[in-house]
Amino acid sequence: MSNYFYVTTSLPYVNGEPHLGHAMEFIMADVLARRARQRGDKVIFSTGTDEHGGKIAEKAAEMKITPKELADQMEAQFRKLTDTLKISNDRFIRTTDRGHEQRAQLIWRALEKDIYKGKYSGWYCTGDEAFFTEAEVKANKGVCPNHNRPFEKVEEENYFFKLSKYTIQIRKSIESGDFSVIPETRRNEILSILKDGLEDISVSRPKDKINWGVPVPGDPGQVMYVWFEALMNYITVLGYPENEDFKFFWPATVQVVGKDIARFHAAIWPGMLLGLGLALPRKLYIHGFINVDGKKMSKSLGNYVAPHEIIEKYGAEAFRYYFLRHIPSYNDGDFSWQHFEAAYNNELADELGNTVQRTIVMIQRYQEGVVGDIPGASHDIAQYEAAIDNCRFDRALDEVWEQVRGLNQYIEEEKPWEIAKTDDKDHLREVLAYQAGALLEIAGLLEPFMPETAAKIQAVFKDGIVHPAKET
RNA sequence: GGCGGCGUAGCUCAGUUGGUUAGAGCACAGGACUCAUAAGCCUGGGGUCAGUGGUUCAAGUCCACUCGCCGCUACCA
Repeated sequence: MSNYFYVTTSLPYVNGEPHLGHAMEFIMADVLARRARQRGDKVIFSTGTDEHGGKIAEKAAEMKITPKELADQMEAQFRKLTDTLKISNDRFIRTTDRGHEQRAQLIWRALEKDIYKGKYSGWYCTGDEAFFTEAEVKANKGVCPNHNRPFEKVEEENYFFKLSKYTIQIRKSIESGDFSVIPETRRNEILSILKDGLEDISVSRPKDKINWGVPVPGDPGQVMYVWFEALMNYITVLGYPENEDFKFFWPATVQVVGKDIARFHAAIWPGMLLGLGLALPRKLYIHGFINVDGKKMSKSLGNYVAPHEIIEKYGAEAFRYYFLRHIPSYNDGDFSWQHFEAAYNNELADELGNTVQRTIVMIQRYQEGVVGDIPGASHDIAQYEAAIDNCRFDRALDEVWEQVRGLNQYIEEEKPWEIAKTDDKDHLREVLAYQAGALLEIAGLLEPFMPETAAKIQAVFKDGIVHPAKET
């Protein structure tokens, strides 16, 4: 009997081009999905794009195109990134998909017992699609620091969701570990928010203000607040409420999100699920941000690096490797061309690539390319597995490299080139077969992280006869 | 203001419930070798573990305070 494994990324909002953070989130979720498939789990890995909201409408207006046209353009870019990064997602949902919109309305209906109409008065930033407190507005002198535009005073009638009533239930789920939030510092932050109690949230906007959204059922004057509606994708993509996929794959095994949207996923989304009478996700993994040369990446600072720049130069495999191993899985991390190149040369080419190469050459030279019986995996991978379970991708790769390093040490110790000078053919065959076996084991561990590299190594050694292949 | 975290070799970090001369990788220096993508292997230098004061037979590891960072959150107004 196999397990059902459902992993999601957050949906990038299509107001900007794909950046390193999106790319990293894709590959992290991809590792989880690939590892689960490797284990034989039934997997659904879903990602997509979030396309509604005032900010999209506004930007489209500036560009003199329709919101849908803008969304189409951006969606194509995100889809392209998942392709070039070899992301193995099974689904790609757009919040403008007909099915999502219809199901979102069903969800609204199902939540209506917790929805009431109220007056909202506050400061709003279209850039954030969010309201801000009086204090925040004052602290920033009336200008949103994220978008450098004035907050708007908004007073309007809209719908509220009774998030407050679920505070205790959410808190208990997190504390008990039924709903696991990692890393622990993020968990602590969420718990401290819950300790103060959640407030009811506004979940709609008047249609005359923002009409690029999903209509509230039964009230043509209102559209759903984009965040409220976007979060629903995690179940609409499974075909909530009637589809079999939903029945088998919910609750999600892991949801991967960035630290900036932790609150939406650790408080609001769980509240919605509880309102629907559904189980909470089993795990929420919150990753950090990527800096460049130690500074926050920004176009104005001139240190902006787009994913495709790196991929074009070094390839998707190296990209995946760097962002999984050298960006701390539980922290913010740093990208620099210098560091990237060092990792590329020292770790990928010299340590891994060269080990494969020297093994190939020896087998060809000493044994005409015949390996013979290759021993199976011999290392304890408990640490590696635990690391992946905990989304410690950096640690998992450290474990793999322990094996690479160990294999090089083994080769130096056995000195197959010395054995080749003697008549001890059996010993030589044994040593070289061990090398091939160790490389196959490494390839297996590498597959979720660098699928093409793993496949290349496997292709070389798999059937006992070395097939020369180009290595990275 | 409240809550949480951090400050360990030049850099990035690990250090389990306090217990012998504090660790790894990178960087740097030296060495032996040659199968290999001048890659790989071995050895070494380098740290008042932010500071001060405590608890203890014993503290990087516990307590208090100080300094410096960071995150979340709140508010005075």
